[in-house]
Amino acid sequence: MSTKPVRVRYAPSPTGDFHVGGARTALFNYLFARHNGGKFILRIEDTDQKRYNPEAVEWLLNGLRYLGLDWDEGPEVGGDYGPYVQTERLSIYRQYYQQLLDQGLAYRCFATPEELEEMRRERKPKGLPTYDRRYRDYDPNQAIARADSGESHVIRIKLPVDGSITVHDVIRGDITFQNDNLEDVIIVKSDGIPTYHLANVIDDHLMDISHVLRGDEWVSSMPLHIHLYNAFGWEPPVMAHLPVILNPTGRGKMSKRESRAPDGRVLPVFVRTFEELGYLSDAMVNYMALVGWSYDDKTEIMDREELIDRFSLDRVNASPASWNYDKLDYFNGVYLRALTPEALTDLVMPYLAKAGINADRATMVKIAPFIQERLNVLSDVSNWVDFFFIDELPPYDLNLLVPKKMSLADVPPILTAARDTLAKTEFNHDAIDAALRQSVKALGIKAGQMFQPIRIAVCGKLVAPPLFNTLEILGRETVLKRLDQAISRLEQN
RNA sequence: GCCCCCUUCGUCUAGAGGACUAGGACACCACCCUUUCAAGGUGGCGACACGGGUUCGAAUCCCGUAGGGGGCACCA
Repeated sequence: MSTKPVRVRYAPSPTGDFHVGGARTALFNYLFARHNGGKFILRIEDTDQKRYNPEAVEWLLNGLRYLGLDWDEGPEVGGDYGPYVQTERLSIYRQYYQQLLDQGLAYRCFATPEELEEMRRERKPKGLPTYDRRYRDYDPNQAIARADSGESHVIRIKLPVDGSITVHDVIRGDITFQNDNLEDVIIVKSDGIPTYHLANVIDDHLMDISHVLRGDEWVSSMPLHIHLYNAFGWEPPVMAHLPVILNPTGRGKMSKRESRAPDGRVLPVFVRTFEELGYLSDAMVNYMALVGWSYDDKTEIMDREELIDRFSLDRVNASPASWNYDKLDYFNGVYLRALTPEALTDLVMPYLAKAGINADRATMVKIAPFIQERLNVLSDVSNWVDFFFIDELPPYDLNLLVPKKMSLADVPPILTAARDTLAKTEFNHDAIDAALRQSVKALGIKAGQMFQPIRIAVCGKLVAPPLFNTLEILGRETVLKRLDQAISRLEQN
């Protein structure tokens, strides 16, 4: 176990959108760093220039900021170990692979893509690694001559061909691999740019990375990486491979693309989609921390400080965990309900604007307490409050006005009675409550049989915030107008 | 096909040989509260993959089987 100061890194490749799986890896690195008073470093692994996507860096940085995972070193903040973008470190890599070449620990390979394809066809069905090591013992001088003449080639690592290697993972323990199953992988591509394997080993060493916390998809390259550390004579960092995130069904790795559930709702997988839908940063962080990690047998709701305080690698699970959208919604609801009406209003205003609703902030603050316990995601807000901010209700189905066990003809007298009552009563929650109940009594009907038609007439929908508060906030004028409209629509029907 | 990893309620998990009649959370169901929907409260349904060992004793340790996942690129 390393006793060096804790320095961990999140090192994504900017090729696509910032996926929640990557975010979880970043979060664990962040929590581990903060828990141990260490540094959280961000490094951009852009050695794949073919798949490079400049937008991806923006998505990544914005995503990390949204989640509040501030990095101590990396793009935009700098640091003593820079540069933090791999394509800016090409000259550094060169001296290291040259060293390997000089020591005979790596070699040039001139096999063409066609040759490789043929090897693959031949060897793969036999369960053998693709490359047959045909240039492993090629004469170095001849290789240099061919390289100097400009012939395209790659550089491969020369790995042991027999024996075995045992590597250690903090989460999984010792893992043994037979060396003859390993391949002399490419460490420098024909364009002169190192592959991930080489660059990540050199950078982790040079950046004094103490612990590598990365996705589970890397366990099979662990022996390769350890061999590389050994070739350089470096001490490898402590390794920990985090469990993959599975689909909600528990079957298969979590989707790389967003889709829709059978009920039509979007199933986000990118961080910015979660943000757009209105998941709170704290809720996301809290929920994600629990995908693959747990604190004890009952504590689940934890704020950032608590998470940092309690996080430890020995409570990270080795088995894959599936993503549960329902549980995330529940967490978001918990954090939403903890907000003050003012804070909720601030969060919700942009969503209303985006939905084309011209909401007045003061009114929204009044409404906030009543939608707070009904909201799961911020983007839902317009469905709950739109009728407060529009002049004319969109047409609704008149049948909605009809309460249980009644018919259309029963409705006008009820609404008229409600209208007359509301025209006289003082316009606040308690007075409305008392007056309406008295009117209900006078008509000899059930409370719901009057409240339901009022709700539809005033809100235009079946499900809405509590009625008396709604009426109070809406104000007498609007309420009476909408009741009158309902009544006249019924009469024209 | 080959290599590696994993296996407790539908899902996330607690459990590190006796404290297990296996605990919590989400979801689901019922009831309470209630003007709708929620929120909240109470209760319920629901799991140690299977087969062998080891042991006085196994969810916990070992082996095998099955299932799941990851990897086998001039991608990371």
